[in-house]
Amino acid sequence: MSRFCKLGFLDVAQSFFCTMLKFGLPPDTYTYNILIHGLCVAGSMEEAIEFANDMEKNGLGPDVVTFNILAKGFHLLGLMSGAGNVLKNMLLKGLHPDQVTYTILICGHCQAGNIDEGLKLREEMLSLHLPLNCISYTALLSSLCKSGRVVEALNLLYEMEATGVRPDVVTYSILIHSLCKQGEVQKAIMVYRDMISKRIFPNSFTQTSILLGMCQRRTIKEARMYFDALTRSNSTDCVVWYNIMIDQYAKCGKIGEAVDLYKQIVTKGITPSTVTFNSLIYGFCKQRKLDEARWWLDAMKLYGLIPSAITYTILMNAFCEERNMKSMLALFHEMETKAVVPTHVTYTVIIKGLCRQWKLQEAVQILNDMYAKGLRPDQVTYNTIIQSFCKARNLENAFRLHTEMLARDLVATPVTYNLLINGLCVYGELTDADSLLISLQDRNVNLTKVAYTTIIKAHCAKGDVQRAIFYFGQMMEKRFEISIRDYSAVINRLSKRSLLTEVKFFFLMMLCDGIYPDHQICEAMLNAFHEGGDLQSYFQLLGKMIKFGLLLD
DNA sequence: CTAGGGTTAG
Repeated sequence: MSRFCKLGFLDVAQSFFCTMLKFGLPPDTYTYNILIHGLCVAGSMEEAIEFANDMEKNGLGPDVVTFNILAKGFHLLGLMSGAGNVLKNMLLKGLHPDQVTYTILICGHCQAGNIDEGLKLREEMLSLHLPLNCISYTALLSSLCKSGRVVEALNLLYEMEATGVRPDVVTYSILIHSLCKQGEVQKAIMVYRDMISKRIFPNSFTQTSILLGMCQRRTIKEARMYFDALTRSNSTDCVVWYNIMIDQYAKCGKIGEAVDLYKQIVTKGITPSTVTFNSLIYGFCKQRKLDEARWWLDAMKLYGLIPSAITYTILMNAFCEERNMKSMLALFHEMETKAVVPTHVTYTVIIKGLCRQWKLQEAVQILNDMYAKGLRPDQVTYNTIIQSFCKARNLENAFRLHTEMLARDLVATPVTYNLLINGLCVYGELTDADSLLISLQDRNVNLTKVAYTTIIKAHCAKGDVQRAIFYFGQMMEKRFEISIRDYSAVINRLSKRSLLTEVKFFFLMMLCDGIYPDHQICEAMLNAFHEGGDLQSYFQLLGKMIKFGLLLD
């Protein structure tokens, strides 16, 4: 019966079960649990609960495992309130939830994005003297990592060590992976060494994380060396390693290398996956070889692989970039006929295409359709339309969309604010841009350097140098890395307006900052000094240029 | 029979 359940033949399992009853063979709790598990996995919660109730009629109480199975069933359906009720029912029946029960609940809440609820359950376990085991810890740690809270994840690792819970290869692999993803390859290597010193040996998951880390921080050549070592020493090659390498080559434009690796996959008899093809298709799109990209989409079908929503979206985006709406929409319709369900990214690409044609109302219509289809637009979706409304000088609608995204519980990104500030600077009132930036600062909203450079440029162009200097100071205070491009943007604009004192001020600041001028920035200043009749400064600068070796022509 | 992990798109 267990086998029937696993194979998905639930009806067979059920009739088998009824036959047992008929022949007076009372099923035991174990048998019930197998059937209930099968039903839960298939999403038939109502039937599963019916069988659980039925157990009592046969004089069998559901046990902790039964309840755990039910809790997991609710969790799989995303019904965490149902899972919480299971816990309450257990307590009513006088059963004690165990580590598995709590781990299921922790996973459920964390995957629903409610990590703090998961952490609360950890507290609850500790207060019940139910110690967390390696799996419960790892579940929490994994969710913390996924949402970027790696420091807290590391603290959990220390807590495990302090309480004598031995982390295993899964725990370490997750940590190494997310440290690499954050670019902290050095720390990842430390954790890796720690793992080895405890005689826990890396498996293919750990090695995948290391390979990703090499791609992140090292050169592609070093990553390739590690990859070659991996594939040399492992008899069973992991297709994910090839996928990562192919993706790296595709992203940096080395599509020839990517195809070579694909050929290696085939000659070694490894089965490529959808991801393999997606990355290859991305690589051809990036080289603007859309015919070839399309050819690979058809080629994957020969392996019995069905192009996914991601496959189609990659190609659709490429057509969108080429401003070929017709081919983009043709692909979208092909998805429909092949019953490939578009994601929110697919619709975002369509919205981008519509925006490029200035069909902004249609873009907003698609946005609304997404909600009707049960898809959640994200920040990129909104940013795309907001940018176009700004460009169309329709700031009212741009801000309306910003309000809408907040009302939909989306946290606006720094990009959102850069777009709005730029919109106000270029197409609206500069004073409104000032108030927006100030109010964002007051509310401690996360901003990037671009917000500052945008408003600084605007004030320079309008000649309000005092304000430009004020924001420049703030930008430095916030410890943003200021580049020569940022100085150039200011100095060029001030030069154009012949604000010579201010030009000299920023130039001196730049030199103090340890940034060397380039030829272009000096030319702009020379022109300004010349036209403004400030010959002293003109010759002083010429002298500096000779010193810096910028007067070679 | 119940709990945790990797790669791709805007």
